[in-house]
Amino acid sequence: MSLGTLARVALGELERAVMAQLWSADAPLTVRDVHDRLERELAYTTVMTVLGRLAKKGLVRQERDGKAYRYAAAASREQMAAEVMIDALGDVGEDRTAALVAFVDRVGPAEAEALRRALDTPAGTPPPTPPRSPES
Amino acid sequence: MSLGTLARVALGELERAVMAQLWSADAPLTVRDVHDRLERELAYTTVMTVLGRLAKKGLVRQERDGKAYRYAAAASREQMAAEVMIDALGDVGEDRTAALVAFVDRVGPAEAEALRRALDTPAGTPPPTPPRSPES
DNA sequence: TAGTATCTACGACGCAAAGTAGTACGACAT
DNA sequence: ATGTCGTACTACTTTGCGTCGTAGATACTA
Repeated sequence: MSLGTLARVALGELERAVMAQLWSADAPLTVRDVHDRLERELAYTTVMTVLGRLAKKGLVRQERDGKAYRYAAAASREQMAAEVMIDALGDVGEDRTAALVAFVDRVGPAEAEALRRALDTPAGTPPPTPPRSPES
Repeated sequence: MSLGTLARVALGELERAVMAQLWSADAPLTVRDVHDRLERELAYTTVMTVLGRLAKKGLVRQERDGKAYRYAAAASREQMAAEVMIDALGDVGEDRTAALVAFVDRVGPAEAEALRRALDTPAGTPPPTPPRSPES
């Protein structure tokens, strides 16, 4: 079913640009914030529409702040990527092994190492990367 | 960039159903074959159109067989899944590690085992799964 | 108080992809 | 000649996304 999910998750150009802004920000942004940070010359309402659509898709959380809204990505970029990967894997019927072999085959050495480490790390261990505030 | 690629690769409902037929067949199929195997009541030409579009996208190979064409998936389901996974991983900027950790965290125990084995298997080793004809 | 600046809520338009199918036309067998 | 079968082309419809405009509520300000 994952490709179907993928289709639903597949974002357009602008939608991805907006997500990128939300991800690179360290706090929820207003429509204006996003609008100002985007390079392109867009109408304010365009950004608003996109943010609204992303919220409807559940990719973005909308929280009231006075008269305006603030928007934040619902999941980290890494989490979303992982989800897409899981979905793709789920698409393969029984033989996930073959898919994983093909995957590992194509992954670079650095990623292979990261994978090894991840596999040897008991689940729930906080990543030793930059200090993150507790994820959702 | 992968989400963009995904968007391009993201298939529609019918397109996926057709791919599923091609994958589950052990030999290239004609339009009529695919048409007959699909549950839904579709016009013959509908299936032909879809197959043509898939061929144009490079997901399906078209080979002449007398006056008709035979169609086969360009890549195995597993290869396509792996590609999608790689793409998703590529979308994450620097910190692929975090994505991989999240991925491994969500993957089941059987898949984790398969991953471990895949990582310990020198690249290029033929999968010990069902005997496959040499892939493209 | 009148005016201006902000926001959100909706509706709209154009374009491209995907679902669906009809028509035209060549090759073949009856 | 007349169906049958297959391809090539064209076309209509729905849906998603990029892009805005307008309307209406609020709030700040001269």
